[in-house]
Amino acid sequence: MEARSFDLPRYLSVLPLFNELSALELQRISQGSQLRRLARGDMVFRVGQPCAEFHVTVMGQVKLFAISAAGQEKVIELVGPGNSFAEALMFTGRPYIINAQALTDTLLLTISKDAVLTEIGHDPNFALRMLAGISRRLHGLVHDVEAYALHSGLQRVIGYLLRDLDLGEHADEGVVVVSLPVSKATIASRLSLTPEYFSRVLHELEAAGLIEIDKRDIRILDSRRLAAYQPAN
Amino acid sequence: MEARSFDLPRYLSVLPLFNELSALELQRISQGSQLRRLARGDMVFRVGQPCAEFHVTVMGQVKLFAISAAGQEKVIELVGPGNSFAEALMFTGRPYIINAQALTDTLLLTISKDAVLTEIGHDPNFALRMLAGISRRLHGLVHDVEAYALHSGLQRVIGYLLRDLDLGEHADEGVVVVSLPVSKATIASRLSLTPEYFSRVLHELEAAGLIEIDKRDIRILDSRRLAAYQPAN
DNA sequence: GCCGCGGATTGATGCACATCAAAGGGGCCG
DNA sequence: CGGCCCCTTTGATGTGCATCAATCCGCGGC
Repeated sequence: MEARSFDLPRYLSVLPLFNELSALELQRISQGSQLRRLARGDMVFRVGQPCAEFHVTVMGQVKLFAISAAGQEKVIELVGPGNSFAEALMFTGRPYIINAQALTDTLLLTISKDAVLTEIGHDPNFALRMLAGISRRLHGLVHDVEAYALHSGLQRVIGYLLRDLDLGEHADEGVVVVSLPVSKATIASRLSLTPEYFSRVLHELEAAGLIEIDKRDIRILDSRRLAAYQPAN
Repeated sequence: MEARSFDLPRYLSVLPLFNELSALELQRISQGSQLRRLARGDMVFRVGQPCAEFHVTVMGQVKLFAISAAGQEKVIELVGPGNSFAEALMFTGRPYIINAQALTDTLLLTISKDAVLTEIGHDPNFALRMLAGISRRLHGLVHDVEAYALHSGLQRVIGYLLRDLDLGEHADEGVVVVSLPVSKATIASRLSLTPEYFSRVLHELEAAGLIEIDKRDIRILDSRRLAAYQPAN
């Protein structure tokens, strides 16, 4: 498991962003990439640092967060395996505006801005995939802003639990288990709640017979009823 | 002032996004563009409609907003002259996720997705400018999320009033006037406040001798002191 | 001049959530 | 097996902001 022995082009080719590139192109991108091992708690970057690359989480969890003048922290995004972050920073030419920190031991792929710019120059389709990726992120943020402004804390928790269930016509797959990827306090911050209130909401849902809480595993007993839930009084 | 007589290429060339294109390229883009006149209250697009273009406000004001199940409205962005919107939608291939409505009589430039895709295929630098534009928007949203989560309503109002003042070393330009581009209720929604509370905050700042309110003109008497303001108790 | 109307203000009250404080696990190390 | 630490839970209390309800103001129409 030596970092230097990793096959970078192979790693890259698995990512949606790069999966249509030729071997030669992957080779070129690899030149500008590096694999980094981070221990839990290590910072990936901090507000104000110059930005000349973007990152992909290969293994582990990374949190993107802001800190207020008073020292309070707000988690903006959690990034798990296979997902990239900080692409948008590259294209504005400005320093990082948020912080990124590894929440667990993490394997990170860091790809230089130069390699990306070169590839955009060679391949318009690559530029389009880059645009699509950043656009999706922007939509996610718009969705978050909507949720913060228009949904109650309880609704945001329910939305989080159901986020990747489709709730299609026949979503009666019985019980589904959602595993929280990080601590409850971190999820709470992601949802703009305090840990205390997040806990209370979760236990209210459990008391209502909608979920069961087992450490970081949340068993969703009836997703349909959960989606429609509103407190008794 | 007939719409059909407008010189589209000239209009386009004024925009940062297009200002380095050749006459031929401007001509091409113009083919896929149209100028639209909207009366106050007209919808530009609605949630769920397919998206095959993006838009530039030439004159007037457009609001981008979401609506909750309960009918409550949240203004996500206000778009004034010279600014574009909905570029990101184009690249995801999904329907509109928010609504856009003209707040005043508005002149709108609508540019087709096809024209943009063609131009990206021809000119990597155009793709880069597109990326930079979307990235800036994304940063704006990150900034908003930070503000909603970490700043009080009063701080958000102050932040809004000071948003385009630089507050550099010598920002003592005496009095500065900020003109609200739209109604106070709309600004309030943009800041995630009720009109009532927005009004109270504004009048608290006036009582503290920091600003003067004259209809939609807010005279900032001392920007430095305003930036540092916190309520007495 | 007066009416009507949309936007703004002002006051009284209520609630969703934060804050403060303390206690309860569970896992790991010695 | 015992102690410590981190995460979580639970309870009591506080508050920033929303809500509800008038009233007010400026402006255009007739």
